[in-house]
Amino acid sequence: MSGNEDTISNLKAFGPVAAAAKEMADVRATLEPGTRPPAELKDKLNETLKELGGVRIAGRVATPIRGNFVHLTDGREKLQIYAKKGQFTLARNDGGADREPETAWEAWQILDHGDLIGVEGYLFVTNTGEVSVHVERLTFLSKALSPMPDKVHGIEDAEIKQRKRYLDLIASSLRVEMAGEKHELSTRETFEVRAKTISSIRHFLEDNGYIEVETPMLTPKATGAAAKPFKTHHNALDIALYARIAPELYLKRLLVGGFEKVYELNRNFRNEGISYKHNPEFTMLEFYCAYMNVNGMMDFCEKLIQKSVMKATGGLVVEYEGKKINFSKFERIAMRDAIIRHFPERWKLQDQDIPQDLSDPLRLSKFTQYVRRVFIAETDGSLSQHSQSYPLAKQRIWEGVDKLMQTEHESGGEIEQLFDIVVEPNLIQPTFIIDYPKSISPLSKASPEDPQIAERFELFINGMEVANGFSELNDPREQYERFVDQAEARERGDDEAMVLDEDYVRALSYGMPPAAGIGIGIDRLVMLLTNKHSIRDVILFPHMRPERKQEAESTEDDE
RNA sequence: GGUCCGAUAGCUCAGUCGGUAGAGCAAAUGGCUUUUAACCAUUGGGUCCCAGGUUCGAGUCCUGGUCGGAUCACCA
Repeated sequence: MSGNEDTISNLKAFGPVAAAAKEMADVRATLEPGTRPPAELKDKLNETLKELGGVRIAGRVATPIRGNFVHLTDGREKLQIYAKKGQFTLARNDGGADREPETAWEAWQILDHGDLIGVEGYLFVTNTGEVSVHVERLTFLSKALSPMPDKVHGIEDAEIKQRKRYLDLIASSLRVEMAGEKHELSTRETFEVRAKTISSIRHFLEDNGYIEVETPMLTPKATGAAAKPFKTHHNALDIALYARIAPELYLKRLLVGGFEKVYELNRNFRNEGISYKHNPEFTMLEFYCAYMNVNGMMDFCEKLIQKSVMKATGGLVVEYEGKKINFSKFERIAMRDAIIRHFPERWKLQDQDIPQDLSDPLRLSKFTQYVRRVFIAETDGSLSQHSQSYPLAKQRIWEGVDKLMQTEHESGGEIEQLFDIVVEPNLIQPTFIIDYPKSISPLSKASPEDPQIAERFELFINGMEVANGFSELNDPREQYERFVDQAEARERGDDEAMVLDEDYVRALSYGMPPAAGIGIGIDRLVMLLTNKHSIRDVILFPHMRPERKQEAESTEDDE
């Protein structure tokens, strides 16, 4: 074996082979079920295939051995092979002369569903019109001791699919589709869409002059985002290290150093909950462009995502959970306007629930908690107890939210909470939310028109945050002050407030060009493109609780 | 962490009122040998997730636990 054998997929895609298969398929489509294609066509195609000469392929036996015919799979595509008693030999493992056809036939008969074999032979079309390989030489490659999964149902148990991804992939390659069945992406195809999405993003960035870099995964400070890190220890240096929660501050150091367009597409780690949209490690694209602002970044982000959607799915409209998501136009709306738009008038609040003084953190917090209760009550159907209250006009909400926006420091978090409750689940079509409160955007430049607003946006699709970008704050003194604010928030018990990075501030003091940057959650984007409802379906080996029995045994053994 | 749902053969699943553990696929043996998921016959295959309890008797009822899924809270 040289590694240069044809793969089944390549062989099937090879011009003359694909053409023959298509010609036969076209004719077969016109036939009554059960009838065979005309022999003249078969003979004609066989002439063509004969001229191609010998083929040499390998793969997994995709169906139980029954008779002379069996399908091989390379994980993506299947190809039928035909072995006739007396017409093929068996290769020996020691490289000696082939075994007799009699022995080869015995070997053929004891092959199992799932075994890996190689065959040499020639292509032909069967009487029923399927392009196949007539085997002249069989090589036994590897044994499958464990039985193969059900060829009709595959593996249905999500836990087994995720824990034994290899088995899930095998199942998806062996699966036989029933006639008339609606085609859903197989596991293999899902990860091919993922790969296409990522490679199209890399191409797009590189075509636009971006250079890919790799910054530290293990960092002395977990900063650049609001999240809890994984902590580890470096023995030789005797220091704590943290798995990075974001590469942002490193990438911006590179802006300082003169990389004007730079990106990193790699893993981030966050020591937080696991859910259908959260995995402890996830893939994030971050890129930065000097001399660009937030608006330019939104334009570019829209094009980038459209391009990758196009490459991965072939269109701009994607069906997700029965909804059509249209990527051809991304709406832009300010956070406060979104809150007003999505705050339905039927949700009534009592006057006493509206704090008069919204700069008082305690009252603010009560206000948002009240709103939360009302919204939760709405979703679980117990709203009636709230519904006879005084009406609160949109104007009143506006005033409340506007006051929130005007209030320094603490209020940003409250507005965001309000936004999360009221707006986020409703953002199904791609929507840029703009004009974020400055206090929750410590790395973002403030708007020249309104000092309380950050030049920041987040992109939401199907109620999920997919991207987060802004005009980068490049004033070292202001950055230092924002870090200090975060440190104060930390003192007050907000353990997700951002950690001060002195060296980053020092880097800024050398002058960072005005720039825009963005982070795009690749896993979530892939979920949307593959119609998967769990992040674990788009990550090959998602994190799961250890299997209890194995854990008990292995920890005993390891100690 | 809260709530709801689930776990039966290698895989997909039935299992009635608490009364001998079932089917299809897969596997083994034989037949067939140009078939299109499933040809014919025969055979083997079970810690019914775990531990208690109720009962003459538990896959089934009760309690606790494990694992998973959905959902809520935190996070991207």
